[in-house]
Amino acid sequence: MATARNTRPRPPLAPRAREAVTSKVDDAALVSRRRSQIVAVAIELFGKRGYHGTTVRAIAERAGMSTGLVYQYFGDKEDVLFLAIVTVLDSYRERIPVAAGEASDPLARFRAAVHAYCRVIDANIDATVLAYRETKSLPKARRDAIKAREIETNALIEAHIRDCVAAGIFVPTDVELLAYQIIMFAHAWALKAWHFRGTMTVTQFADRNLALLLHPLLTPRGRRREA
Amino acid sequence: MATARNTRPRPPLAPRAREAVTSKVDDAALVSRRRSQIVAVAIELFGKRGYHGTTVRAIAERAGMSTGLVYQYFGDKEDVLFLAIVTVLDSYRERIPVAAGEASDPLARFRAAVHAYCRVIDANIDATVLAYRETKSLPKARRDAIKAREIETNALIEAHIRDCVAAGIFVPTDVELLAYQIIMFAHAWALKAWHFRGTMTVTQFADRNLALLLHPLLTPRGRRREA
Amino acid sequence: MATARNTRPRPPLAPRAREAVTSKVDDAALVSRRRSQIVAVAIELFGKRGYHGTTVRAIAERAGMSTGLVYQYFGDKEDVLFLAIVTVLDSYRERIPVAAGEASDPLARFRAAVHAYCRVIDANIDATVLAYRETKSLPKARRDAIKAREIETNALIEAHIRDCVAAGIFVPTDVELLAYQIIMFAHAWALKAWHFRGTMTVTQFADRNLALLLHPLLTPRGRRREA
Amino acid sequence: MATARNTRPRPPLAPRAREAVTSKVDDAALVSRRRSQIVAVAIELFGKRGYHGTTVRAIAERAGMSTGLVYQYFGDKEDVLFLAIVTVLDSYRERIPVAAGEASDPLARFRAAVHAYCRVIDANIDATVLAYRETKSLPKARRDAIKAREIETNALIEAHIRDCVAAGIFVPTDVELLAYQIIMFAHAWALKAWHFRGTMTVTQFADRNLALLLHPLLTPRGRRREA
DNA sequence: TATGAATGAGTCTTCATTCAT
DNA sequence: GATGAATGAAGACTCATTCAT
Repeated sequence: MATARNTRPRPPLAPRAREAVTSKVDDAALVSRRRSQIVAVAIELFGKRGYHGTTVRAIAERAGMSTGLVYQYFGDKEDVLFLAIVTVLDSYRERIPVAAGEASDPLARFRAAVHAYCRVIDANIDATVLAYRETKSLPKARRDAIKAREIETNALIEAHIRDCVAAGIFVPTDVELLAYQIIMFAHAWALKAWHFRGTMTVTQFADRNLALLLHPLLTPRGRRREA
Repeated sequence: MATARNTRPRPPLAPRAREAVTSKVDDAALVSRRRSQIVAVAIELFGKRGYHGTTVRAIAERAGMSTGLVYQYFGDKEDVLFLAIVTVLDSYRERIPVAAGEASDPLARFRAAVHAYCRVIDANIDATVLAYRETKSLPKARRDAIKAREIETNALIEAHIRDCVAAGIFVPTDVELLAYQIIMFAHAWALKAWHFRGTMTVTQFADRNLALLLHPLLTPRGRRREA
Repeated sequence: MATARNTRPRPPLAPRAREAVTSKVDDAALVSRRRSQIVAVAIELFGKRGYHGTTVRAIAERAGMSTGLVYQYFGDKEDVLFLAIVTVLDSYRERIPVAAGEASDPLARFRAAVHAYCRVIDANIDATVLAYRETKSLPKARRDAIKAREIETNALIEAHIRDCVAAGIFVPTDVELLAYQIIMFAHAWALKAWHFRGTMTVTQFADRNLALLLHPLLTPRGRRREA
Repeated sequence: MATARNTRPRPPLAPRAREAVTSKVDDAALVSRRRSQIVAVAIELFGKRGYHGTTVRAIAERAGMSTGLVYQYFGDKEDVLFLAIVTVLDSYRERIPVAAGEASDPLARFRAAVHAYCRVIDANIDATVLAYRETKSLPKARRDAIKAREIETNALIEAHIRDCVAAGIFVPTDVELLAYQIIMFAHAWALKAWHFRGTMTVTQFADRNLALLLHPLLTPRGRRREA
């Protein structure tokens, strides 16, 4: 079973997905540069005003190019959305291992990974919300490609949990759901930013949420009643 | 402090918000009937195709009326979205107390409330996703009205947690965040339906998630390391 | 030749025109009452917001009746416009002879008629502008009916001028154009209200304009040059 | 005081107003060309069918372009109306000095100016009526911009009158009102075209109207009665 | 007679996309 | 490769008019 220890950074983007977006330009380096330029702006604008609230014209203008040029590198507006979401998700997946790698024991690595995840989300709140808002605007094939990326990221968290279980730090547990609980509270930092921002920092947020999961909630009496 | 025990059903909707949507028709009963008709269709179509992917004409057609009639009962398309989201959120808030009211002790009521919440969401997956997707399409004042409703629903869960603490069933805990963890995993059932549906039932989902929160995760050795 | 002295009040409205507007109601008295009600409101609203800027709904509301009722007394919205304009023009034609009738000599009667005309216009500025703005919205037959009324009013002024000429007070002159000059400056009081209102009263306006027409403009030297 | 002699052609249009209409296209020459194209059609159609009776589609079609293109050069339909009216008024203001400039003495220049004004109006009857009909459809700020243009044109006529007074050709008189009488009879040629066209030419019309103003109307006896 | 809810044709306007330069 | 003017399909919204009650 692949553990977090074995999880090393992968090529930035699974080729299948990138290739699904076609370009009229051949020069690969140029394609890459232009797309990055466009996608960066798109993430910002889609995040702020939504997919439908953002015009291709606005993206091109902000990127300092003509509208027509966008269509040299993307088949249509939806392609831009797809690559924008994929780029966001990939940036998450890439930064978690880096942060976790620095710690020494499984629990510390687990905590580092969760904190890293929360911090990436904090730095990209609009982008995170974007993925939630607009993924459904995409056709099934592309939604699936996005789900695949989500699963990859989840697997990183799951691996850390398994490592902790294997190390005897966690009792055997519902790994998949626990990973989802962690991911969901991390996302909550973005989805409910209006509620949390201002009341605490991301670090505090991550700590308090982890505390809830790691420490027993039931009193001895409560445990009896459970049974 | 208002506890769950004191929480009784409230008038279905704070008047301020509903009244913010103006109608050209006077007959209150008719307004109510027509709006329900329209909102029901809107929730379905917005949920399925998104706000921008749904035309007013499509709503009217599916509701068996003319386009013009929609505008007799709503100022504009955005009004329909607002009432649709509000209606969804209100249906959540209303059903929780009913389900919880039937149980006898605080822990059972807490569990009942969480299960009820998950079940409402399960019955309205598209609608739940809708609230996440499209709230940002609304102007600030209306987003605030929606947040206010979310907070009211959260308060119901929080009250049950507090009752459990007061009854000595839960150790004193981070009530607000715990409530959010519960709400987020419940929402995850809708937001990540593609992942969970088919692998288990809502009831199992609720139980397994509750188990993660209620039972100790750390082993004695893990607890030592935490300190 | 018909002189102003012979000009007596006529039936309020030439029958041909009124009858052109059909009603679904038989009771003549009721038809008359309802139409007056509606036309009064229409003159006000059309005058203020223009024909296209005024909805039938707005007219009905202001008149304290249902939209449907308007259509019991008028074939369509254009009928209302037609009767509104006709009513305005008729009110002009009716009031001039009354005012002029009180004076004793031709010049005084002429002056009284012009002043009366200016005063009626002053009291109905919006309505006067309305006739200018919206007559062209009507089909030719109705425009002709309106022109006929205008000509009737012009004839009143012309008759007074002819009386003055006949009495040796005016030199033989271009009666028709003089009448038009008078009518146009009177209309200017309404058409250019933004310019004149506030700088003088209607009475002063009429007097100063009449002075321009009655007193020689050219100096003896100017007269030589003219020749 | 600026006299007619000093009145030289000005830049075709006060920049403030033209610039108030925004374009999505940058190329100034193209903007100017397209706008002229559109405005020319608009003056024709608005003049014939009225503002509300003319669709943007109809304008675009007649101008040989797509509907969307109109919106590249105008913010909305009202912008087109505004520029149409302004264009008409400016064409008046521009042609008067040219015509007047050719004559040698003040009285001849005055006559030439009035004749020129009448001729411009004759050549643009629909457009002249348009300004009367639709100015009220514009918001106050724009109505004010239009009034300012009217005043500028009036000033041209007034200057000629003052020159005649200064030259001892006219007795000191009510310059402002006299200018308005001239302008109003000139406009009458358009507003009452149904009445005048066919009975005389514009030149005759101008001459006969001027005669009324320049020659004494009252007989000696009439003058005594006036006193 | 009177009501006013319902209709739906018609308009303005936006914007993704293309293509001549 | 890059530009941005031009296209035109599509959608929100209005409002004169009808008709069942």
